[in-house]
Amino acid sequence: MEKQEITIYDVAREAKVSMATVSRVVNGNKNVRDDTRQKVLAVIDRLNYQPNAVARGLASKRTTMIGLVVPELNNLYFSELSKGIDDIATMYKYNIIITSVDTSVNREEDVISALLSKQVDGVIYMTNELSTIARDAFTRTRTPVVLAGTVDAESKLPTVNIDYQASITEAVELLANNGRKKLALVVGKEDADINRSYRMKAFAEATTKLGLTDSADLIFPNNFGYEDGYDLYEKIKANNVDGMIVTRDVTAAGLMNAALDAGVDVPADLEIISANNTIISKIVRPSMTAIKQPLYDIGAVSMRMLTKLINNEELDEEHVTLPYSISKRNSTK
Amino acid sequence: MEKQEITIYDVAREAKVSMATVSRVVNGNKNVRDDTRQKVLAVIDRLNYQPNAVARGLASKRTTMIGLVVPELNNLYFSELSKGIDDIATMYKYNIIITSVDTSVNREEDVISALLSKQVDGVIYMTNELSTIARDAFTRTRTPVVLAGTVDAESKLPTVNIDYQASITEAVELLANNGRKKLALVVGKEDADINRSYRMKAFAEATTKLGLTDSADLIFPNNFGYEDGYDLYEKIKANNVDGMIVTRDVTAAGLMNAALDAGVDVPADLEIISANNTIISKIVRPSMTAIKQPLYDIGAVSMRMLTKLINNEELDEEHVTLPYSISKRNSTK
DNA sequence: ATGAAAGCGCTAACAA
DNA sequence: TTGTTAGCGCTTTCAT
Repeated sequence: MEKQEITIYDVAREAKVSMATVSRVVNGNKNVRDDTRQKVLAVIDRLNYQPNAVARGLASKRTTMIGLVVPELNNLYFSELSKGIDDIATMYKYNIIITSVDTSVNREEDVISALLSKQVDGVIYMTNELSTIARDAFTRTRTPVVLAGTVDAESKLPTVNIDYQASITEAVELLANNGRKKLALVVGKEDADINRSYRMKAFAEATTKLGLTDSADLIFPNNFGYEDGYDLYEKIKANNVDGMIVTRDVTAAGLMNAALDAGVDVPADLEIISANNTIISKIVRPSMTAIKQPLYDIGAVSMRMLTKLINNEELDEEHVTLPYSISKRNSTK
Repeated sequence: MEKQEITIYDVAREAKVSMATVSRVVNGNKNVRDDTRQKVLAVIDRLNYQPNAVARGLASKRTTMIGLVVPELNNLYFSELSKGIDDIATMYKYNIIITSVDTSVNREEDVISALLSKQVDGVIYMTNELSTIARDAFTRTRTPVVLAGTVDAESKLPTVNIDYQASITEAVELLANNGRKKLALVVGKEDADINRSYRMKAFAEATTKLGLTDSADLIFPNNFGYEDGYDLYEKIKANNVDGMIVTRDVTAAGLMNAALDAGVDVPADLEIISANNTIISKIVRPSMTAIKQPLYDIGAVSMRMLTKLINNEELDEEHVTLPYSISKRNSTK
């Protein structure tokens, strides 16, 4: 099963130089006479030589690979984040090993240690509030880690986020200003919803502060997909809710469609705000008001931070908070 | 920057055995006495030893990593495929290096050679009709390659697909049976739309065969996102189209919303079929009739095939064609 | 069943 | 500027 035919040794022989010189040429080292460089380059080209990144990784202790941990693959929220990471990673010539922790097949612990054993140069973790397992693993390793869209009060890891609490507070205020009296917060599963507890806390506080005391407890957890949202509407209706904030866009779409199917007028009788502004918010009718997170930027900034950490450069800020906004569309007045 | 503290050598010393024995234990080799195994395992546990996958890869020529090439990251179509791949890969303990070729930043050639230089054990390619560059690279390498959702008439690479031509033909017939007279096909960019030319061919043939000769040329290319679809509606209207097939779901949603905003009755005046049945087809109102591809299965089967190729096992079929269906919803009669 | 030793293909001192 | 020579941490014959 030899995959590697041509090695640095072959090139050296053919070009009548040492391996070291070939290595220098390949790595762009300046200390090579120009005609030597040309000669080596010609041989490399002729033999179609490709350096073996594994051998290189072993010798140099740098793999030019970074690990990316996401909760789900088929979710536009993480896709958008990933795209930001990918673009910057490409710019810096890093490859991305992506691992999801959404299947019961893989335990988070195994996933992380597999990543670390592969000697990735860094890890970007964007799987919700940091689990104990992950926190322990990241504390133990010397591999740099950045948390993207993931708050963790207990660890010192660098983070890139928006102000989740403020965004929920603002959404609550928006609904209250529109005269809504009975609000609800619909969130996802504990292990698959970014910063769920921060949002829940903000919701309870903001509603209480605004005197909507019977809203403070109206938090519906464990809603995942479109169907979950659709089915949940029964309960929303039973509670006479007239305004809600839904963390996941597909769930929000399910709730809205259920309401529409039940003959409810959105936004006249029920206002909805999604906490994730993916394309879905724009596509649905009525289009949905949503908290617009700079997902791409969160990814890009995280990756940029990681490159600095990898190169032992100083970080301007350990914890970056990016601005969010609320895109007002037609599911609110 | 030492990342690896504990090596196999440390374990060997502490357990008073040779490296070879530790290696055997780690790799589950049978030729180890049971008490030796226990002893080694205890030390491994105590020292928290993690084998260095890079060193292992260099020595064994297997990296337990596979490469995945996709055109875009933030597209539910590929997300769903990726999920199928990921689940099977996890099962077989492979990690996935994912690379997109959607940015102008990265040339396909570089992306592929970066992947191969990383000594991945195999590659799954799902970027549309195989480019010349990719075909050449894959012909040259010994690394196994599987094409997922990608037809290529010229190469001998294993593939997993649905019958794209038949699916379009069936969609055309559905619209024709509903009495539609002027059909259109809306496709994406050449390099970002799976098997575009097969679909175009099938569309032209099917419409001609059904006597809808002025539909045969009504193919609108280069439509990418939601806005593209929305803006394209002008032309659709100008051509008096009364039924259309749109390869990308977001584009279909854009077209439909534009039609609705223009006061058109969907499906009474205009019927729409999406060629990608992602969650978006279900969410939009009216919900959209869509060609339902077994995306998850295409991914899973591809990955399973790849594991066989990696292990030099016989393939049952070189070219797998999975069944599709048309999910009838409310954008057709 | 266990150990010794030779690589895997490359980088990085250190010499020259 | 170039070459020599140790490794990097592991797997894998080949002995024993």
